[in-house]
Amino acid sequence: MDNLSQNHDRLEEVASSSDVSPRFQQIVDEFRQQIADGTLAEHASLPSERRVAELYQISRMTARRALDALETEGLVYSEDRRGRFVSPGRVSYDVSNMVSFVADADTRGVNLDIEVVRAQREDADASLAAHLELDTGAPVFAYTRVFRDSGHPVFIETEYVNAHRCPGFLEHDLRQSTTRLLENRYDLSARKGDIVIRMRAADAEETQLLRLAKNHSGIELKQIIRDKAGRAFCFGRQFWRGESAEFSARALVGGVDEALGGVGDE
Amino acid sequence: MDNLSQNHDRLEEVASSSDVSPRFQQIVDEFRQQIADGTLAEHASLPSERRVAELYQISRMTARRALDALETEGLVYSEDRRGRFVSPGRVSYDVSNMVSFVADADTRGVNLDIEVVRAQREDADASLAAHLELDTGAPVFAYTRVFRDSGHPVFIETEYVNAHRCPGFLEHDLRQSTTRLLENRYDLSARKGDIVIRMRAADAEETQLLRLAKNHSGIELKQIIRDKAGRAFCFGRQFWRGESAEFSARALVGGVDEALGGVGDE
DNA sequence: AGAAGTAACTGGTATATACCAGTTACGGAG
DNA sequence: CTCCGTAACTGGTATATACCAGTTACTTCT
Repeated sequence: MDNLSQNHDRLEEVASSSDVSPRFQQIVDEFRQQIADGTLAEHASLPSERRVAELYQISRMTARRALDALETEGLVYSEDRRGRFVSPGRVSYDVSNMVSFVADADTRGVNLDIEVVRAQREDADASLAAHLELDTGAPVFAYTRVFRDSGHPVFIETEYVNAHRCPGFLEHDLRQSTTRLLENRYDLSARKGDIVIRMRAADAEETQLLRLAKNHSGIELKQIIRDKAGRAFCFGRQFWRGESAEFSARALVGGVDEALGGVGDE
Repeated sequence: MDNLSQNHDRLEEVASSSDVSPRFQQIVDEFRQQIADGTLAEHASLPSERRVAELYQISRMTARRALDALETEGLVYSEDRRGRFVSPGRVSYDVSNMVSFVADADTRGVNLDIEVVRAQREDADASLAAHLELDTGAPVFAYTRVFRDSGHPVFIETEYVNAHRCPGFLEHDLRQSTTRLLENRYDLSARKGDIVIRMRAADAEETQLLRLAKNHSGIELKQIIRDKAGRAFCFGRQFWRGESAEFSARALVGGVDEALGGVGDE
């Protein structure tokens, strides 16, 4: 009874000052500010849901809404039953310049570690076969890797290479630049790439490996890599934590191919 | 008392079958399926929160969680106090090929309408001046436009053009391709572009104009447009509904500039 | 027929509560 | 000193409830 009337009072108080933003939004704003000005540094832990509720005199569910919002914005990441932490800054990826991401990261001093999640021989399905310009059912090597920066997951990548053109590929250590590997061991040097970037929700595996919250979105980047002759030899699909990356590109009138005078295919 | 014990029973039931996914997730999956197979067509309305709760015998808050998740995924959009609807498919944007987006949309038969939200003369701040290779405080024309496909908002764009190079620019009708306008009236033809793509949360204006949910994320695309001589004359910032677009690009070893033999600047 | 008013919607905000399942820190037993 | 168990955390799921503020559709009055 006492709780109920207190509740009532608070609701009316909010209603009377109707032009202010919702309570949970104010808390989002406060944390956003603290993250922006460095009061909360990268990977610093945020107070728990119950603690936030206590601090701001709100219910736990409202505190949760505020913290969830910060997570949706990408300012914060959570680890299940461990707490919430400030997301680190973005890494930049130049999609127009076909350099090995791994090699480039080394140059920039990014502490990149790679975990091989899966590596196996597969038969290409219709879609993959089309991308790699093979017949459906043709053998490919498929491998999935998680890329982390100082332990923090950044993106997950699955690549498919034409098995006929790189025999024994999976016997190499895949915790390195496959661009280099393909070039040095199989004389397959990347020359051109077709890339598609889109935002979408993570699937179950991506959610787990990138330690994302349920139903979270990120950026998918698909690319087909071609050699000098314009033949596709590798198809890759990356899924990035949305807040962790930015992609730069160069545009030309008429497109890249036309500007080059039709060096490649298509 | 009766409610409480019923509640108790249900919780234990869930706990006993601990390997199943959460109830709200099951409902997300059901709707996702219905959207994928076309049972729910584009722009079709979903049942209300209270209706979903009733249908699936869950509380309204749980129903809300499921529907919110669908919205975060981009499968569904909501209009405040009107209902939730199935999001339309993506439009594709080739960032490597510097064609007018408006002209390209016309070709593809997209029913694009443009609303001019704001158009004014401004003094360039330090950041903008750097992008346009001007002095801080130099005059620019700034205009913001919302692009809609058959009434549904797709992205919002703010462009800044060097005022000295296009006098009287704002007196033209901006509900058309500005690429064409700059080319035909001011002899400023785009030749090269530097582009950055990233995922981020929408700000207040973007949220309102794109009819997004609070704290929703989308894709930001910034580009600097240069003429034949490599001089920047336009800076643009677009914010796309994440689920509404995909961006394609072409990559080359050594990057676009080097492949061209250093035609442009930098 | 048209305007005005209202009742039945819709989603948005907020609280209070309960229990589940992993994680972490601390203290005692060996 | 290490090992192990427990207690005190953490976030995750779910319910029930209340009120607010726009939208929509129907009904009634002019």
